[in-house]
Amino acid sequence: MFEAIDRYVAHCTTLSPSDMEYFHSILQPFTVSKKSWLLREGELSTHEAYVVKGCLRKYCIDEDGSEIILQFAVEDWWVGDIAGLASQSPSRVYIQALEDSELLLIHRDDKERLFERVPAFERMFRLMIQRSYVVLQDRFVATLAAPADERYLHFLEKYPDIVQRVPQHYIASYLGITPEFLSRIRARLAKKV
Amino acid sequence: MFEAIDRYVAHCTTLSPSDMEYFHSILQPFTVSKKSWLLREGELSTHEAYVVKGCLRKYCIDEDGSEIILQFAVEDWWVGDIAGLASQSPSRVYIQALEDSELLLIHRDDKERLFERVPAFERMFRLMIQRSYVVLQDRFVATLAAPADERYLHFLEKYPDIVQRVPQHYIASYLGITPEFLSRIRARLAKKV
DNA sequence: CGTCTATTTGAATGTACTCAAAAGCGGTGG
DNA sequence: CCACCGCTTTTGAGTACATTCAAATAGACG
Repeated sequence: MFEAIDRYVAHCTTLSPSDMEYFHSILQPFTVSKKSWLLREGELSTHEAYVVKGCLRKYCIDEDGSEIILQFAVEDWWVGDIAGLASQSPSRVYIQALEDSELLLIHRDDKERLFERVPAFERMFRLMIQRSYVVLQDRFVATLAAPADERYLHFLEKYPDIVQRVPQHYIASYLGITPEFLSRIRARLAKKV
Repeated sequence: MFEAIDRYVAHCTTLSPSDMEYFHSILQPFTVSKKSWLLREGELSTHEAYVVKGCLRKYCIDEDGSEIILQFAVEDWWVGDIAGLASQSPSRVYIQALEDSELLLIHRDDKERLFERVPAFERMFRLMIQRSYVVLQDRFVATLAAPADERYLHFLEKYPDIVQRVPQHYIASYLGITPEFLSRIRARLAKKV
């Protein structure tokens, strides 16, 4: 159950056995079945989730009703509504399982206590969000600077595993284009090869 | 010199006088004059900067040579190349003063030592980057979902001060559009009123 | 006052979108 | 096991938002 997350933690820090035990004690194993939601817009978010197995998507819905995928989360990723958790305000995002998934949840309050007891975890979560920030910034720049076909090719390179697991229209949404247009891009690329 | 940053810190935590003194001791006052760079692409970034007075922009240059503004930084903001600092790799961004500016620099290594001595600072910087992440995510969603004129109006609301201080084509770049198009948007809006 | 940069305006173009419909694919039940 | 249903992907035609290139105008600074 904890092998994967222990490896994740080990990348940042080395824990004493008792801290390790304490950490495990606040993690709540949780399963979500395909197509069901971990969080919906308007709900109060209380947990962050580490993905042990499976695949989820975090997305929001804009004014004219179309979905924008903010993140795919597969094994060894964290997913959560950072904005909502921080401000304790209703979520503006949905988190939905795209496959039957096994998670480890950590409650906001338990996390705070964990930070006090083991400051190394504050560091770990700082590094985690720092990485998320860098990924998001790269994606943002690419969305402004690169045409959709390049962004698609880049996605294929960076997340070949996700391409296999996720319906194509979700990838279109992640790239910021319509499913129709992604289909055309693929047709063009196929012709070139 | 330190009044503003002390207020910033006080929002997160309360420091003992000796910790406060230590914190001040690692801050390096620094001035940049208008149009000069604090950091350029390819350089190794070693410091983060707190803006005491002035205005800067962080931007990168994409493949076809056009600038993308990632952030404006005015009084009470932090600015730095988070990606480069974390990975100790050459910067892919530029940080340039748009006005003569007064900064307080903190060196990467001093920051690490500060975190060890006063864990509350690790928390402060975690919260800082968390806020940056939320801002960036909102901006990302808006760029995908909202047309340029709405994004401009939203920018006017959110950063009325910056609009006054910064040339218009930089705002266009921040919004992800060309200066010509922003000019047309403004012409349209002026007509409506 | 002249020069340099920023902004505006015009015309042509392109990337990506919308709406509509057809084709493909996968799961489920008879 | 195959037929059907729903969902995903593809294809087509027309359109819109935003870009590019070019030139004119306006502003700022020495």
